[in-house]
Amino acid sequence: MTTPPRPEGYDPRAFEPFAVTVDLAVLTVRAGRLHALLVRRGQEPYAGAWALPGGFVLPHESAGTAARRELAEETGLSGTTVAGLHLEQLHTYTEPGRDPRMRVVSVAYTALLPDPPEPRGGGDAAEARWLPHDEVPALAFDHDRILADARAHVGARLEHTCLATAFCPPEFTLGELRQVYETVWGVTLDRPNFRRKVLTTPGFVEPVEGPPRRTGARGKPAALYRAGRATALHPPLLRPEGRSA
Amino acid sequence: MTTPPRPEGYDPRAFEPFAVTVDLAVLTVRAGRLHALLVRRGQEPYAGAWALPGGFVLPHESAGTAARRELAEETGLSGTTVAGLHLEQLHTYTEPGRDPRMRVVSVAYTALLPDPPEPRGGGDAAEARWLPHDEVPALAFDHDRILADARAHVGARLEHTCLATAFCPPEFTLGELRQVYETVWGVTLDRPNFRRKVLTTPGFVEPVEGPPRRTGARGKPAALYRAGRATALHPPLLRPEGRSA
DNA sequence: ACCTTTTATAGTCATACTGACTCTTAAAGG
DNA sequence: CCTTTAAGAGTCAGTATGACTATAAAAGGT
Repeated sequence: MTTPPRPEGYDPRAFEPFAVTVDLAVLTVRAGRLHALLVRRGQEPYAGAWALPGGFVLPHESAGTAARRELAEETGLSGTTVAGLHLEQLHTYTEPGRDPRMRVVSVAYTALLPDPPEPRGGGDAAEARWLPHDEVPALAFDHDRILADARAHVGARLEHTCLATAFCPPEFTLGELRQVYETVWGVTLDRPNFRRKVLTTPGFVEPVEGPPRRTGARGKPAALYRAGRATALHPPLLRPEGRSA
Repeated sequence: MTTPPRPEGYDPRAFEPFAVTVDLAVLTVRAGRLHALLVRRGQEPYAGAWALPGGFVLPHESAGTAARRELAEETGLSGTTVAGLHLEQLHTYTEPGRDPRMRVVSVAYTALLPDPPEPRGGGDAAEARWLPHDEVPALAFDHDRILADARAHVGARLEHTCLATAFCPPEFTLGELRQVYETVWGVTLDRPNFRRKVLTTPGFVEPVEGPPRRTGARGKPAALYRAGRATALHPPLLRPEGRSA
């Protein structure tokens, strides 16, 4: 916060109160397609419409804490699982009128999950589901824009960070990792070149000892890797053709 | 905003109200040093301490609008000048207890100015000044952290965007542009290589016709350029040695 | 007028990184 | 045993960059 001292009076109660909420753009890669976690609203306004999960920030918690709490409630993931997830503050949406009922400021977060279970629907009565990103209908409030911003943000972050591993299970193949990039960016990458880039970046992934996973899939079985200690990519892994941020 | 429908009751007034403010990390390059715009607080808490300029978001305005309004008030720049400035939302700070008086959520912005006039002190009684970034004392609230985040953010943005021109006047030399990078990153760059990179990036800068500026400075007079139409840098201009975001 | 200092601008060269390829290996399925 | 599929190894050329050298054009002092 803060205000420069303001002779006319520093009295927050003189202002109409603001509500503060968090909205979550929770993304996952499932079957080679980008999916977003959405909930169906049960109340006006936008009753029956899909929306991003989210909720009020409680008086004693930070927005980040609220985001993790809401995420756990919506997905049914355990608290310890949610505690380890990568959550990133995206943007704060403050337009007056974005909620017809009152003045609401929303702090949006992105979260990335490896292919997760169907959400339990949370404690809320409303339906919660993963929807393929390109089949998402018009959402309530300004959530279309938030989801679009989240996708752009994640796409840009993939270029400069090791974030892609957050979409993968603890042990994964380079093919799975490559599919994360291909799915989020909507492109196809050259397999050998991708492999070379990932393996020559120190700390991006580290090999897992032991036999490859038996999948019953067609070709030569792929070696397993887990995420390394690096968080940034130098030099970056730029998308082809691509404009970035 | 939004909340999933919540049987226990959707009544924002049931919660303690939040105040919403904006804080501004306004940076400039002056005499080869990075400076930040700071104001001195006149009231408790932190009376007499330096803080970032900022203030309440009014009921009818967005946070971005509030940030521009506060910036105009603090710097004395004209409304049209401020309207053209590059303002970027940085992060939103929501920790309970960050303001001892009440629950305050603050949306922080970064703004970049070409070497500006001394601030007028604004409508507020408090003193306002540019302080060299490395001489900034401990600030009120969590403003130390905000300013540090702002500097890190701007440094990272310089690598991937044409943002550096926002620190320069409408017409500038490549030496001035290079000094922006050197100042923000705290490094020295090879002059010919910097020149090559900037000039071969389409749309970064465009030459200004006419004679060079007569400065009375020592060496060969430098050609003038203005900002081009590009906003992103491909490939990026990575800082030497450098870890980035 | 001359020489020195300073900064802009032009070029060179080796290396790193990337994109586009080809080729081999190891599995599954008929 | 042959085909299909995907992993993994390797080649080659073009681009971008870092390090460096050389020239040009100004100011200041002697």
